Amino acid sequence: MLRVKLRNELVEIYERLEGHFGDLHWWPADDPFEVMVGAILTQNTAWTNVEKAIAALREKGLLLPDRILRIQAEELAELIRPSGYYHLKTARLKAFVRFFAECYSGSVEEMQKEALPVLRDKLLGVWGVGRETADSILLYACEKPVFVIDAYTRRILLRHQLITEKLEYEGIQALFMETLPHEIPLFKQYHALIVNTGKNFCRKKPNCNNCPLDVLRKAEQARE
DNA sequence: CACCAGGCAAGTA
DNA sequence: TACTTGCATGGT
Repeated sequence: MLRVKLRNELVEIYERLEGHFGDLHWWPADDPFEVMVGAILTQNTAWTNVEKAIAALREKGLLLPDRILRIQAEELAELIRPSGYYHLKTARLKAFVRFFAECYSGSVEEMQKEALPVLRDKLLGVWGVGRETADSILLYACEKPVFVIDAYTRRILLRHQLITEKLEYEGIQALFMETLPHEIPLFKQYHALIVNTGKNFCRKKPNCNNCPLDVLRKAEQARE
């Protein structure tokens, strides 16, 4: 049972960010496979670093399942080095693509035929794929209605005291999914808005009263 | 120089 | 279950 106030807050946050930033057209990638690769490479890493790695892979024509499977680990590691944790991510990329090739013949269309809960469980079963990575792949590569939670989502809700420290991934996800209509473009855009502005929210718990949402609210009031 | 970034899995108690 | 730690580059 969700408090009405909390639901209103979540909608209000969306409208405020949406009104200011407009449509962000996310995820930044040319095709679904690139989304999957990016989802793994961006784990705890700044996207600017991931871009360098993706560019290096694209340069060599490696943004294809077969190419990732066949390339030597050492060579792949060198190419994705800018994205950090590069030995670890080399193993994770290969593990994921092996799964993608074996279960779905490297076809996103095949993957999409799977029911959402089943596919989510299978993704979580792949070594190196956790909840955020799985949900990012589900939403942005497979067009499934799942809300993606990340560090910024948590930070924003904590900052505005809409959740407490102990509420974690599935709990936070449920807040959004029980509040919002399950529309894929909405889920994509809301998460995009959060990531777009998330780093500007202070990480201190006390009210700074100067975070992006506060600034936007003040601007709205001044306009009246 | 310290701190941070679109996590995750393995180890410990 | 609840915490801690390793993994690493590039930007501020």
